[in-house]
Amino acid sequence: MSNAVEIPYSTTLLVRDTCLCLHVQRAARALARLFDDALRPVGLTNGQFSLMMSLNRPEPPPMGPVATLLAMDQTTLTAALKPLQRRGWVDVTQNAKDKRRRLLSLTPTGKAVLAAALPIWESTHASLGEALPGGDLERLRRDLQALS
Amino acid sequence: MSNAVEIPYSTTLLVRDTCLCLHVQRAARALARLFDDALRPVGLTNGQFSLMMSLNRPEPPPMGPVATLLAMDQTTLTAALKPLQRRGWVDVTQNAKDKRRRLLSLTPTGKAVLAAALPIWESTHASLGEALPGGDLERLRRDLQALS
DNA sequence: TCAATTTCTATTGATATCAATGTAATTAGT
DNA sequence: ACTAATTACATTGATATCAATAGAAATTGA
Repeated sequence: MSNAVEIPYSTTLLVRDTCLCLHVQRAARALARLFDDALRPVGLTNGQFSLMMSLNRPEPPPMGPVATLLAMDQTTLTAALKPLQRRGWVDVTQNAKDKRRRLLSLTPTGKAVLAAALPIWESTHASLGEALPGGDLERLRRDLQALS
Repeated sequence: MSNAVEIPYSTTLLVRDTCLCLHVQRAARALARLFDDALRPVGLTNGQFSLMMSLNRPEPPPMGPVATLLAMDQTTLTAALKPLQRRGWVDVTQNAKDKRRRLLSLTPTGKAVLAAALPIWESTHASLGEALPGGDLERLRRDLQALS
């Protein structure tokens, strides 16, 4: 005859206030919406912008390192590439030296889209600086990097 | 006869290093995996844990405020509740006073699951403190809150 | 060389996320 | 009371996310 297992409301409030995972997820959703809204005119989401920007390199990278850079699962990257390929913004080709590898590159159209998105990113990102006091931005980035 | 639109590689590196949206998404994915792994034995994801914890209140809340608290779209909350209802961990009932509203509450089983998850959350969250120096945690939370 | 292992990516299934849209219930204005 | 506007939520369609699994290619060990 045990009572039902109950967590006190005070514990709930403590978890809500302190849980870093929750705070990061919340911020992630809020920032995603902010950048998604801003980038919508050029047809990109925040994730697609970050992905395409990471492909703007002298040498087309394979998938593994890109997934690591974005801290995402490799299967997520595979899926994320699909709509970009379909629109002709990203090319996925096989590496002749190692046929397991796919080389990811921006098409000319993709580069143009990315170039159109850049000023939007700049202004949106600048507006964030106003939400946070001065040097806090750099500090916040370091803290976040320590977590991923 | 214009050249193809190109963004210099140096700009790419700058965006990668400074984009707060990217850094937050990266940290969000990394923390999600960390908590998902830890909570897997009790059958919860980090998001489900946060959602259920937010429902542990004296009075069952309607959906709107919960969505706001979690900084998620209301349609996302509707979808997130589905698997929890199916497992019998969350009850969704109609408010008699205002039939538009749904009242969200944990079932006894749901409360037991949440209670089982709590020590896992505590130890996982404590391990985060080691990744970040002491007061940095509190500071980081404040910075994240300013963004959402 | 050949088998075992490792590396790199794709597929499947489940959940997460949001925009656009629709619907029912309530409230406000008259 | 009746219409118009608002509020609260659900549905649909597209993309995002990851675990589990599978497959193909390269590497290693004998």
